[in-house]
Amino acid sequence: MSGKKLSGAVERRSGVALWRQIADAIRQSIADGEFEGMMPGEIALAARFGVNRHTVRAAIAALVEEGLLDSVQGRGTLIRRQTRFTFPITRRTRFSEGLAGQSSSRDIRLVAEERIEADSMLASALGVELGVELLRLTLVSRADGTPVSTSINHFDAARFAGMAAAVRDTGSITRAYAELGVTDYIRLTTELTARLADERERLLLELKPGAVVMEARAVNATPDGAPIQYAVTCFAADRVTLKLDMPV
Amino acid sequence: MSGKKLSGAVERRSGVALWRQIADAIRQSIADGEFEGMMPGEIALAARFGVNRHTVRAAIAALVEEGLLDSVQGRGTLIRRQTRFTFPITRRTRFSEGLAGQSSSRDIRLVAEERIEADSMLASALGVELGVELLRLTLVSRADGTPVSTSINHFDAARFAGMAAAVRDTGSITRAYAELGVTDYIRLTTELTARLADERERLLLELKPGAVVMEARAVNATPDGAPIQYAVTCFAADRVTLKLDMPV
DNA sequence: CGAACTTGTCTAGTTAAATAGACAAATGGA
DNA sequence: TCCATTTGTCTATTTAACTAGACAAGTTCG
Repeated sequence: MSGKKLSGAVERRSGVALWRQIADAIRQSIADGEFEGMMPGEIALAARFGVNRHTVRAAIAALVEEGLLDSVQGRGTLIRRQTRFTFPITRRTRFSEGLAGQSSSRDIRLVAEERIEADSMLASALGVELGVELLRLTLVSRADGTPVSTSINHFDAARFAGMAAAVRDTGSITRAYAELGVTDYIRLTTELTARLADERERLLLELKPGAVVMEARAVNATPDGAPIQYAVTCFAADRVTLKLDMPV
Repeated sequence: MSGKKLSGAVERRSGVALWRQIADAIRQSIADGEFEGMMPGEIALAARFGVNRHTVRAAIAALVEEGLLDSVQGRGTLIRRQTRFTFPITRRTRFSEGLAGQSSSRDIRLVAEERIEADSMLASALGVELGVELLRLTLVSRADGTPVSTSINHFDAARFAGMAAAVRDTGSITRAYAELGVTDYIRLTTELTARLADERERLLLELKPGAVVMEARAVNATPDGAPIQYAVTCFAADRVTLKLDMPV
C-alpha cells in the first residue's frame, strides 16, 4: 500500500533483459496485491510495458517456471496462491517457534561441518582468543519443504564439540543446545543487509539468478550475556518478511 | 568472512547480462573485503569468470560509472574507498542520531505531500477509524549528500496538520514532532523485507537498475504506546547495514 | 632505454534478445 | 453453434550482447 503502481518502466540497455525486468515487476505487483486471481491479457501487459507481446510471454514463462503463474490456453493466466512467511526477530529468536503457526513442518538440515581458527572478527564476537579452534556449521532451514534460510554458524569447538551431531539428530538448534546443557539463550545483536544471492545461496535455497537475500549477522549468548554463537543467516527475501518486535 | 569466494559463477541465458552479473559479483567481493586497493587485471578476471576480456571490461565500465572503480591506462583499476553506513534500529530509532558519528551532514527532504483516506490496513496500524483523513509524506534521507533511504509516512491529518511544514523547516522528523508537541516517541514494530528497487526508488535514491533495497514497515507511537506514524522506509542495501540491538 | 606489464581501441563474426506479423488451438459466453 | 477472446506456435528480421584477435598507448621497474 506504499502507493506503488505497476508503472510501465522498463529500461533498455541496462544489462537486465526486458523480459526479466517485466517478470520482476509482475512478481512485485502480485506481492503488493495489485493483481488477484487472473492476470491481464498478454496484449494488455505488452501495451502497459511498451514492449512486444512475445517479450511479455517470456516474462510470464519465467514466472510459470517459478510456480507463481499458470497459463491456460483460451482462458488466461492465473495467479497461484503464494505464501510468505513472517519470521519474528526478537531477543528470543527460534527458527521453529517463529514459523510454527504458519507452516505444518519445519526442519533444519546440516550441510557442512568444518573446524577453523578464530580470526580477529570472530574472536571479538565470541569473546575468545585469536586462533582458538571454532566449529563452523552450515545449515539450511525449511518450512513446508521450502528453503527459507541458510546459515553459517560458529561455536567454540572445545565447548560445543558435539554440536554437529546434536543438530543432525534433533533437527533443531534449540534442542541441540539443550543436549549440550544450554537450556536457554538470547540474541545479543543483529546486523542486517540485503543483496543479490550468490551461487552457493542460490543452490542451497533453490533460488533463480537475480533473487534477493537478506543477510543477518547475529550473536547469540547465554542469558547472562556470554556469547556462544556467531551466525550469518541468509533469508530468501521473496519467501519471508522479518518482523522486529520492539518490547515496550 | 562467511566463507564466500568470488566463484566464477555466471549464468548464461538467465535474463541478466554477463557483464552485469560480473559487476554485481565484483561489487559484492569488494564489500566483503576480498579485493583491496587494486583490482586483478582484466585478463585474470576474464579467466576467473570464464568470459571474454571485453565482457569484463563492460562490467568494470559500469562500476567506474558508479564511482566504485577507477581505471588508469597502464597502471590498472583502482578500488575507490567506499563507506557503508550502519543504521541502528531500536525502540528509539532516529535517522539523524543513528548516522551522527558516521557522517558529517544529514538531512531529510520532503518530496511529496498528499492527503488520503485510511484503508483498513492503515486504520488498524494507526488505531483510527476507516476513512479518516491521513497525511502522507514522502521523504528522502541523505548522509554526506548520499541518499540513504526514502520513506512514505502516514499521520492522522487532524492531529498532525502542520507536519509537512515542520519537516520542511526543521529537516528532521524528531524536531518536527517536537514543534507539534510530541517530545518523545518510540518504535512499536518493524517488518523487514528486501527486493529489487523499483523505478520510483531508483530515481529518489539515485540507484542503478538491479540495485537492492531493504523495505522496513514500522509503526511509531507516543511513549504510552498510542500509534502516531506508519512508515514504509526503503534503504539502499549497498549503502547501509541495519543494526538491530536487542535490549537485555 | 627497453622489457613486461597494464588499459584503450578497433574490426569482424557469433549468439541471444526483442520486434513484427500471421495463424492455430482452446475457452467461455451469447 | 458461432463468435470474441485468450494463449500457443511458427517464420522472419533487427538489435544488443558476447567472443575473438590484433595492436596502440600508457605505466612501472630493472
